[in-house]
Amino acid sequence: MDKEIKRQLEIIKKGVVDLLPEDEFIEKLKNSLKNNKPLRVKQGFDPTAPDIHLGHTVGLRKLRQFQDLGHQVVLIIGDYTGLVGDPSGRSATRPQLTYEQLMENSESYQKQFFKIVDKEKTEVHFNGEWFDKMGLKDIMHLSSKFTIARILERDDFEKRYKAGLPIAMHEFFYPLMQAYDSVMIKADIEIGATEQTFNLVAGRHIQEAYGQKPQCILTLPILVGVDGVKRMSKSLGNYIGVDESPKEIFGKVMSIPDNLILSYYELVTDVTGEELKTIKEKLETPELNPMDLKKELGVQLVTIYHNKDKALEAREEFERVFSDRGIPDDMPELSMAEIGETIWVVKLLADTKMVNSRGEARRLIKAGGLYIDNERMSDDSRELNLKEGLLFKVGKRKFFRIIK
RNA sequence: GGAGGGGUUCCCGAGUGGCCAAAGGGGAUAGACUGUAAAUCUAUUGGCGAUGCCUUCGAAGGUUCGAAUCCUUCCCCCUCCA
Repeated sequence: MDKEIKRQLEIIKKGVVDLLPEDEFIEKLKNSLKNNKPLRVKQGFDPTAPDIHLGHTVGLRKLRQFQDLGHQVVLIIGDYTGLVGDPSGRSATRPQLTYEQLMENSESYQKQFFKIVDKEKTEVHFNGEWFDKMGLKDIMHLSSKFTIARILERDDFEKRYKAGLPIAMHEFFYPLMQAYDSVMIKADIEIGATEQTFNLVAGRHIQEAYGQKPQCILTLPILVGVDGVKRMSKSLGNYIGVDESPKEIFGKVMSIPDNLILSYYELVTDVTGEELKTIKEKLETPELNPMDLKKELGVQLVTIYHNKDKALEAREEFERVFSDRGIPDDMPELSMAEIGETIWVVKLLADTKMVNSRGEARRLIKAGGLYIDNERMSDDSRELNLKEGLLFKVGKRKFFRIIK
C-alpha cells in the first residue's frame, strides 16, 4: 500500500510547481486507495477560443496521468463565464461570444481534449448547469464568504490597480465562480497553471464555507510560446495547436529558441526523468547542435498528435526545404486559366493572398524576398509572363506553383 | 455628487494650427549571417498601377485657406475628495 502511494505521488508530482498542502493530499490519496474510491480531479477551461494548444496540454497531460492511475477526472467547461464575457474592455476588441459560438467552441475543445484525456473516463460539466439556476440570494450568499481584502491580494489585480487599469466588478467574481464549481462537483484536487493559484486557493475556502473538505491544489508551469518570451496563447500568435498539420507543428517547433527546448520536453512530451537528464547534458555540450534535439522534439510532438509516419515525413520535408534549400512536396497551385497569362507581380502576390496588400507585396519584392524559379526578382513594376510550372517563393516559407 | 488627468497607427508613447501618414521604442515582416535558434547589422512597417490621390489620432458636429492640435456636444477610462 505504502509503495503504491509513493509510486502515485511520484508520477503526480512530476513537472508540477506546487502540490498544496502535500500532507493533506497524501491523506486523501491514502483514503482513496484504501476505500477504492477514486479522487475527483478537477480542471476547468473557458471555451473562448476554438483551439487547444500545447500550453493547455500541460494540464491535460496531468489529467491523463491521474486517469491512468485510476482517478476520476472532472472537466468543467466554463460556458457561463464565457457567455457573460469580459466587458472590462481592456482591448475593446474582445467580442462578446454568443451562445452558439460557445457551443461550437466547446465542441472542438472537447474533440481536442480527448486527443489527450480518455473520454470514457471523464466527467464533463458545463458550469452553466448550476450558475444558470442561481438567484441573487445565492450569489450574495456565495460572495459573503469571501472578502475584498483577500481578492485584492491577487497580484494581477494589484498590478492592474497600480497601473491605473480598469478592473470591472464582475472580475472579482471570477475566483468565486471557479471556487463554486469545486463545491458543486466536490473536487478533491484541482489543477491549473501557476497563475491560477489564487483561484485554486479560493476554491479551498469556499468549499470549507459550504461544509466540504477543501480541495488540494496542484499547479503547473506556464508554457512559454514559440516566441520564447510570453506565455503560449492563441491571441498572441505564439502557439502550436494540437490540431495543426504535421508540417506546421514540426516547423513551429524548429523555430523555438534553444532555451525552450528542455522545458518543452519536460512539459509536453512523454520523456522520462532519465531521458530529460540526458537531454540536459546534451544541451550543455557545446559541440552538439541543439537543432538535432529540436528535430527530435518535433518528431515526438507530431507523433503524439498525428503519427510516427507523418512525423518522419515532416522532418524529411523540413530538411529538404530548409537545410537543403529545396522545395516542399506539395504547395498551392495557381491556375493560369484563372489569373491570365500576363500579370503585374505586385497584383499577383496580393490577389493570391500571399501577402495582405499590394503595398506589402512591393516591400517584400524590393527587400529581395521574392524568388521566381530560384531567381531573385526585385523589380516591383515587372509584368510577368506566366508559364506552366513556374515556381514562386515568397518570403521565408511560402511557395506556390503555376499550373495551366 | 465635486475637483483634476487622459483616449494618437498592431502595442507603448511623443506631437498642442501648416514642415504630420504623424518622432522614439517594442513587436512584426524582409534581407545579410545561421541551425527557419539566439545575438548582431540593414531595410520596411495605413491603402491605392502612385512624384499624386484616399482613409486614419475616442464619436459627431463646428471654426479655419488649412485641424491629431482650437471650439461645442457626446461616449469611455483613470486619480483624488465626499
